[in-house]
Amino acid sequence: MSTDREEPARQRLTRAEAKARTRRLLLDAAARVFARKGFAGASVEEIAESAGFSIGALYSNFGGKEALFLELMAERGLGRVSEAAQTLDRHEAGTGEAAAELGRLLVQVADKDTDFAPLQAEFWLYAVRNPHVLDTMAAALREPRQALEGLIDTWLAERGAPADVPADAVATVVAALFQGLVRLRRVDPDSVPEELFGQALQWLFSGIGAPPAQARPTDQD
Amino acid sequence: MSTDREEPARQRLTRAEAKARTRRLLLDAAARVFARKGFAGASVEEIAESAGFSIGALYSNFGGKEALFLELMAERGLGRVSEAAQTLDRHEAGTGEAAAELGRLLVQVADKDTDFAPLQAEFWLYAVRNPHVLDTMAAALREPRQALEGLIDTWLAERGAPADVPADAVATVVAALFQGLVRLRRVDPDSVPEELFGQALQWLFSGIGAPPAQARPTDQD
DNA sequence: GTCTATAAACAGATAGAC
DNA sequence: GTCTATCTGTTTATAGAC
Repeated sequence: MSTDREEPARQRLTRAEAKARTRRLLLDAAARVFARKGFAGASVEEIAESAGFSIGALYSNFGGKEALFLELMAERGLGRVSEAAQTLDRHEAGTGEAAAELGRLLVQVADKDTDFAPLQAEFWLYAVRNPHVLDTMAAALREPRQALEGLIDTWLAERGAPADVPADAVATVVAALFQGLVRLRRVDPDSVPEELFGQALQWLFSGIGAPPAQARPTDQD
Repeated sequence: MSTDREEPARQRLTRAEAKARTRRLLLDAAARVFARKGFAGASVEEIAESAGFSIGALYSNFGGKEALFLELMAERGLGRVSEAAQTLDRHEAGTGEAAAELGRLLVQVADKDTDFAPLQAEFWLYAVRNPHVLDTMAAALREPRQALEGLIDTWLAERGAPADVPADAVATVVAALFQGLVRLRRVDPDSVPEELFGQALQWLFSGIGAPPAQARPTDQD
């Protein structure tokens, strides 16, 4: 009998697993190609070939180019904010160690994983151009940012910052700064040295802890 | 003789001026369409029609789609950094007024001129994907950033910051922060209130002026 | 200088073989 | 489940009329 209808796993790979593997390879290839050519500039043929499959396989696993892109976006659209949060969590605030670690994260995202930032930019552009997706992205972004916010809360308390400092605002500033630095570093590495992110955070948190250096204790109202 | 070969300006519009006008209209239309559809997603037909011309007019004025895009990039790729610098220049540092003005700039760029940020993102993506253009962009970016740097220098001196604070690093941080906030605001306006940019700058400059709130006077070495 | 018509290449998506 | 072949619409770019 050449039919092997109950073999638990001949070498590896059940039918469902094979399909899952194909999907995974296609998604990874899509991430590469979308990052390098952009959403509109990428062709399904190039994606399929880059994954080692044909166009047909792509269409049998995804609704089409747009569906593939959206699934990718849902999978890794969070922008690696959680990673940054973990990094921050692992070290004491304002330590040289934390700054060094932050610098490594910047280098990793800006220099090593060269597809990351362009892909995120594509996600952002797609969202901005498709209001429905924009809402989804806003919602998805809130979750990791709140994690960051929690960390910053602790951090601020440690530093004895005034209780009325809004941690969510600080979290937003930190996230925006990181994204901005990554992009600038891609264009002009010399202008964004490794230590700049950590340095900037030290400035920021010092400034939050202490009122303006030049007179004026309260600025509210 | 029906030839009017020396008429200074019949109503308006010499030949050269008419062509210049066409170029201008095409460039403006291109900015709109590239911002809304992306470089690859935009078609020369849509650009031409959006400007009120035909495809032929476009090709008679520009080498093609890419040449048009590059000319646009050279024209307005500086990213409005100079505007920010002027805004900062017009007011005292750390004033409520300056903060308010900065907020207005953020709103203007993020909410009002809705094509601006996406177009800049397209420029950045194109540069990242075309190394030759990337160098050009890095060079173009250095100029306005140095203007910002000069301002910050003065600002720091006013606040009595330590002389060893590198103004170019601060300028980079300010630029990165602004870009990051604009992009975040497009996705989730509630997370980036109008005052946040000014607020963040106040924190930042306070922190630069004063050493870390929690012990440790020098962190160097 | 701008327009209309068209050429030539290429895209996304589908149908049927295996 | 994946591949090959193909259909259909669209794209950039050009040639020639006006």
